[in-house]
This record gives sequence, structure tokens and C-alpha cells, in this order.
Amino acid sequence: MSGGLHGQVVDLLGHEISAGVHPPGSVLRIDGLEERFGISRSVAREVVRTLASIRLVVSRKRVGVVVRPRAEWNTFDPALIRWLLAVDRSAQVRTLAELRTAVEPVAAAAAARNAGHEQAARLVGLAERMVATARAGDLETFLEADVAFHGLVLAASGNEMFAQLEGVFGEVLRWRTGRGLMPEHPEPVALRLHCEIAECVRGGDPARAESAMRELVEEAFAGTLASLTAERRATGSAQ
Amino acid sequence: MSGGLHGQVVDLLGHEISAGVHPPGSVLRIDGLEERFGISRSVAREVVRTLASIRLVVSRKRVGVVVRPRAEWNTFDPALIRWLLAVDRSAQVRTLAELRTAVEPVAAAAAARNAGHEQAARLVGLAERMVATARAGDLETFLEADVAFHGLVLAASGNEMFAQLEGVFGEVLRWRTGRGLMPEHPEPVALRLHCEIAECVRGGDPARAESAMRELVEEAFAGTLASLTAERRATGSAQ
DNA sequence: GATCCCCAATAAGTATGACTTTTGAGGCTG
DNA sequence: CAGCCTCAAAAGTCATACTTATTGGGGATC
Repeated sequence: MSGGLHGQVVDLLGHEISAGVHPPGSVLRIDGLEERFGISRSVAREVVRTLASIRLVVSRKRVGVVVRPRAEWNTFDPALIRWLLAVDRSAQVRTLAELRTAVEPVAAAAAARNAGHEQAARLVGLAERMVATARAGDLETFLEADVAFHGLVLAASGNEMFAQLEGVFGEVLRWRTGRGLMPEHPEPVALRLHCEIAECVRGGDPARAESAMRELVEEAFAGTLASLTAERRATGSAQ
Repeated sequence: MSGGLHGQVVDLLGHEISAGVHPPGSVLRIDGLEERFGISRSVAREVVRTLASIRLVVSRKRVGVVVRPRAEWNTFDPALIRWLLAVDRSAQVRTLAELRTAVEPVAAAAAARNAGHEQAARLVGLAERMVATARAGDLETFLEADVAFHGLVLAASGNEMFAQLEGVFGEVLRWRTGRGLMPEHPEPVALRLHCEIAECVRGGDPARAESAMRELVEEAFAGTLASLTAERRATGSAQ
């Protein structure tokens, strides 16, 4: 998407609108875009169509391209999530982390009901690898296994909307370790919970899978919140 | 969106792809669309851009417009949700209802933490109206209040991604009563839970708000599942 | 002076055709 | 048979002309 002319302009405008450079209610004009970016009418129009599909703007005859109120933006669109992460990483991570606390426990329960043998086996394998890499202090590989673990739970839930969130939640996980928020050796409690979840999925115990996952993500959410407020205190304000 | 030429074609193609008329991997060509719909190149290209933004297709040079694997579709896009509802209402409602069981309890807890006085008051008012209309047997107004109630909880959660789901979950609720799944006088348990949630939000009791909402939506989900399997048994198969 | 209606200016929507760029496939060469 | 090379197919971009809907204003009417 970043290659073509279209993608570049969409990305730039998307960033700008997300950042509030063009606040809701403000009006862009197709000719304005042509001039500003040195693009042809067709490209400008296609850019607007793309942004309209994300519900960032709406195009009205005799008026122009109007930026919609933020509440109407489709915040589940991966592109928009990226733009919002660039604008205010803390706020977006908080939002996503909270969504995680909602979705993952229910997804774990569903996975315990629906997962096939192969998926369950892979899940157990990932949990084991997490234990091994944690012991070895290999945070890199640990993170990979962690991301794969949670992605697999979402995929195995059998709910395509849960599965959709795999990539986004992976972002959150990567952000946590990227920030150095993870202790050098991941907490034993978290490891135990991962193993328990994997076992419950394999054994078909939705209730325990759900509560274990809930304990896990709520702990992670609390940690995320704490580090966010700490960060805000340190830098003096938002961002 | 249905007015213009663009919207019509997007809608039709969206329906077709969702329905599997063009299975993942199959290839459309811009010229093909021009011919088939009698539209110009510009409109055809904009249609493809829109579908690409929903991640239904990807456009490759020298190849054409390729339908992506279903797992990559952005199933949180309202347009795609509509198309999928038209294809297999049961499956989509099931998916959405399960998403509801995940999100709404956490949203209720967040609302109990974040809701302002005015929002809390309105929530209590809606709960009261539900009790009144239920007693009167006014299912129409009851449904409206119900939809507004759950929408307000999502909005008051302070999480814009939760708030985003208001419209979609409203669809699920409307579907339930539209199907005659609601008893003539809504269950007293559900009414009590709505009131309890409203009180907990006003009083700032996240834990009880969450568990009450969880009880409510899990009950609703079970009812939805039961009626879906009953329907499937009745009609002999899916759809 | 207020109201209503019609019209013209405006900006998006559609159509057309030419030209560019990328890339896959098949043929050519070593 | 492998690797390279050329060619053509299809999307990407551009320029321009024309159509349609909408809004705001100006003039007619009450």
C-alpha cells in the first residue's frame, strides 16, 4: 500500500486527519488535493474513496470532502489503527489493551470448545516454548511465541471477528516488550497461566480456559496502565 | 451510499464476493467490470479501491483484481457486516452475539468507572423505561430503550472501539425481537439486571456492573444460539 | 419587509482516451 | 536444462470534457 502514488497520499492524509490537522467538519476539495500533491483528478478521487470507506470523510456535492466526527471513524480498520498509534501511542495502546481484556477470555473459552487436535497441540507447544525461552532469557523468541500463542487462541475460537484482531493485539504485545516493560525473566504466574490455558483448550474446559485467560490479560492490562501513567508522569504530559 | 453509480456497484460486488460468487483467489478485471456494469474506467477503479480498503480484494499489476482469502477481510467494516448478514444471517448473528458477550461486560465495568453524572442518569432512565414498557407490553418502545441502553453503556465506557460497536449490536437486538424471539413480556431477570447495571454505573461499582452485564449477555447469547439451532432444524439447513 | 421560488455558480460525479509502469510468461540463448 | 530477455497484458496515472445535484442568493410576490 505504500508503494503507489495512491497509497502515499492516502497514508499522508490519513495521518493528518487522525492527528487533527483537519478537524472534523473541515472541508477538503478534490482540486485542492490535486494541487497540493501534484496528482491527477483520478488519483485524488480514489484517495477520497479510500478515506470515505474508512469513514474518515464523506463527500458531498457542491460542498466538498468533509471530515467526519471522530466517533464515526471505523477504528477497527488496520490502517486507521496505525495512524492513531503514530499520533498518540499511549491512548491507542490503552484502548487496544482494554479490548484485549474483553475479547481474549471469551475467545479462549470458544477455543476450548472448538479447537481441533492439531491446533490444541500447537498451542501446548507454544506454551512450552514460552517456558523454555523465558528460562533462557531469550526475550526475542519468547515474544514471538507469545504473539503466536494469543493469535492461535483467537484463530481457534472459530469466530472470524476474534481472529481478525490477531494482528492488532500482536502490536500491543510487541509494544510492551519493545518498551522494556517485560521483566528480564517473564513472571512465573504468566507462564503458568499460558500453560493452563493451553491444557484447558486441549482438554476442552472452556470455563477454566476463560478464567485463566482473564487473569492473564487483566494482569497485563493493569501493567500496561501503570506503565502508561508512569510514562505520562515522566514526560510531563500526553504522547 | 446507495445513491450514486459507485455505491450501487460496490454494493452489488460486495454482496457477490461475500456470498462466494467470486471465491478467494478468483480474479476480476477492471475492463470486465466496465463491460458488465456499463460503467466508465474511473468508476470501476474507484469501486475496486473501495473493496480493497475493506480488504476484500487486492489489485495486482499484470494480474487483475484478486479476491483475498476470507480470513483477511475486515469483518468489522459495517458494509461488509451488512453483506454477510444478507448471505447467512444466522452465522453472522452468532458471530456478533459472541462478540457482544466479550465486549459488553468489560464496557459496563469501564462505564462504571468513567461515566459522567448525566450519562449515568440517562442510563437509569432508560432502565426504568424498559421496566415500564415491559409491563405495558409495548415491545416496540421496549426495543428502542434496550438498544439505547446498550449503546449508551458502550459510549460511556470511554473506549472508542467499544463505542464503535453500538450500531452493530443494535442490529443483533433488533434481529432478536424481529424474529419474535423475545417473550411477550420480557423476562423479569433481564429487567432486574438492566436496572442493576444502571445503578452500578451510577454508583461506580465496576465489578458488579461487569458481572451483571455478563449474566445478561450470556443469557441472551444462549437464547440466540438455541433459537438458531432450532431454526436450522426447522429449515433443514443453514440460512 | 418577509417569504418563497427559481436560477446560476460550484464542486463532486461520470465518461473517454492516451500514455506509463510493472510483472508474469514464454521464448531464446548459453 | 537453467538462466536471461523480450514482449504483452493489465493496472496505474494523467488530462480534459461533460453531467448532475445542491446550495445560496437574488428577484418576484405577498
